[in-house]
Amino acid sequence: MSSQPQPQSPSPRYAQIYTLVCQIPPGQVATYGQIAKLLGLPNQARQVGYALFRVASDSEIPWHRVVNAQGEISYAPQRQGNDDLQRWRLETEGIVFDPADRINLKKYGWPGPGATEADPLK
DNA sequence: ACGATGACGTTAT
DNA sequence: TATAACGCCATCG
Repeated sequence: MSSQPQPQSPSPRYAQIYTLVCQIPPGQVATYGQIAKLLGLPNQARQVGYALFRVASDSEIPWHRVVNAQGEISYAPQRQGNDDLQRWRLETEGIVFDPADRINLKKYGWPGPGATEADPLK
């Protein structure tokens, strides 16, 4: 965080979002609303997704670890080719998808249910 | 400056 | 549990 990602975003506000997303540990996922809330934006979950949407193609940010409150992969009609990529990446991190293509936020949610690395099933 | 859009969320049916 | 409609607010044209 010492250095600003400074992709091409005019608003420093986005920098916070990028930084926060980078703080998500592997094997876990966060929701847009959660990130927004942590940034002090209670109902701006949309803008969070928008911020990631703009930076995803130009940054190394683990945007794939961000999903919606339903635990589903949110994808834009524009990036429909990337949705598969995101799912593939998450599976690689050890995240399991439900038959309905959903993630169990109860288990993979960030900062995690056990937070302290409970991982009892391991 | 104004109007329309949108990686979402929540509540209601 | 799934589907539908409304709300919030920054960014884009």
